[in-house]
Amino acid sequence: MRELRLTNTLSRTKELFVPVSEGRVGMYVCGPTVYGDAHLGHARPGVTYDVLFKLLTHLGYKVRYVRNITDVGHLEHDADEGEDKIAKKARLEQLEPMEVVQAYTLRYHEAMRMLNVAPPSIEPRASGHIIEQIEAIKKILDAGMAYESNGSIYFDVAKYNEKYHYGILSGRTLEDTLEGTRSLDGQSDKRAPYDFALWKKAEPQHIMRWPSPWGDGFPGWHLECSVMGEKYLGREFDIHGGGMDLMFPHHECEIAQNQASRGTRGVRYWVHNNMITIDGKKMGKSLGNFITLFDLYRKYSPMTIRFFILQAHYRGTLDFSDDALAAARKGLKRVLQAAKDLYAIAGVKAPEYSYGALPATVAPESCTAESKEVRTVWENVYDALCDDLNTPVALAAISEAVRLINSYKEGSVKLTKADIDTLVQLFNDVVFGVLGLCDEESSQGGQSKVVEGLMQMVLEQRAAAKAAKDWAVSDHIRDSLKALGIVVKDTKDGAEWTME
RNA sequence: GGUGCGUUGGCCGAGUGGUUAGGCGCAGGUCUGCAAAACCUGUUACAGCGGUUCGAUUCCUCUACGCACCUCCA
Repeated sequence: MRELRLTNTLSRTKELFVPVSEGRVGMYVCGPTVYGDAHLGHARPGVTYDVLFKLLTHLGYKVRYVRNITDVGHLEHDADEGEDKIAKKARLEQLEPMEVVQAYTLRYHEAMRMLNVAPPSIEPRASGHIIEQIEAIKKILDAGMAYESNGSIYFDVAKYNEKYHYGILSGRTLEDTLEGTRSLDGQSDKRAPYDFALWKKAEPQHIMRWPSPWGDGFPGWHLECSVMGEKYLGREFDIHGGGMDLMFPHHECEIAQNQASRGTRGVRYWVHNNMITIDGKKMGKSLGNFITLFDLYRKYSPMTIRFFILQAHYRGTLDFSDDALAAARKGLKRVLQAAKDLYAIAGVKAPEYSYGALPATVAPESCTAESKEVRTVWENVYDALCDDLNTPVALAAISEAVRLINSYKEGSVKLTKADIDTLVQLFNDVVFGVLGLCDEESSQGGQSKVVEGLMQMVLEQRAAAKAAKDWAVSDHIRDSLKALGIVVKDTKDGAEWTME
């Protein structure tokens, strides 16, 4: 099996990936809080961890990928004082909170499906794990690292920090976390500002409530991920992913909860994707500068957005702009056209697009191509992907493959059957598999028979006009089709057409 | 104020102590009735000042600017 390196936020270095149990990977990723439509920012972790999931699978690991849905406990403004995001949306729309949850969960699934993000192996909901969360709180209380205050339970960070390091992930000390924090307003039930809620007492008007040993209430936001991670992946699992903005306090709290409740940090490799920015500023709910995926899909296809995300490394910020998206659209088109040509040259069928499909489970150990250039491309692609998921470098190598295919097509490069076979495999396994690109046009069930027949007829007429050197007619046909969004290209083997 | 990150050519965006990232755009060429596509060529950059080095965009100091987290945010 190929070696994979991942940047572990804990060490801030690239580490060789070694799973807890050989051949298997447990991966947990923080999913969305479903109180609104997913925006472009949500596409980043969606695509990033989809690629990681698919790469691990392709390398031969059996992967269990857990991505949660947060449907309770995520409060506004302040982790422990604001209104529950779901409850607020429900109040505003006069809906039962679970109606909000259901509606936006389905819409999230649709937004991800369009990006060809495969569904996770398990998608647990916070509200479905109240019992487990209560049990975890009991353990933390037993360990003496939490306290009850006015019907709520808080994590005792200072107590925890005596024995462990609170701030190990985000690289700060307990003192650091005090800097710049708001002063206690005296109303808080917390002993210290950095303490966080494990369980919150529900006020009488609060709809989302569950019974507990401490009275009716609801779980704190950070707890769900600790609990569901353990339930489905075990006391200690391999990879935990999420956005960099979740590093502190969310993931820091998770580590503390894990340590206090089960005696281990719980996670070996912490992986964090960076943010998408607009004009250099983070796209997010608070700034209100986000654009929802469904809105974006009206202008740019989901695959364009996927390609755009893949063109940057996941650890860096990625700036959104019309120019950048337009460039991604053209770059993607070039790759997909080459893919079509490649499959035609090889005389094999292009892989059928199917949502949730994973790449071949075992990556080829060595390259069987004969051409040095093809071998280099092949090596570069796998080296890049296994070097901390370097998709931009992998795409650069793919771009070289595209050049080879095009050059072969026009006869300026020679490739053997072994070379072609290697390229086909590379496109199957990596371009369409791991990177998860797909040809949206041809995946829409292809063109109808009627359109195919009509186009054939029209192009025959045009060919006849061309043969008679009647350029007026042939250009008129081409221009008319162009106006309809159909682009005709003359090649030495006759005319080709594509729908824009 | 604390912590951390960044500053690359017209745009997006990789990477490296000395050799082409890649995409998009632009210019020229080949091909073509024309166009499109494709191919070839060109467009050669690494914020500033010092330092280390035979040599730094790449390591170190400082400066400027920007960003993120420290409230919820993927």
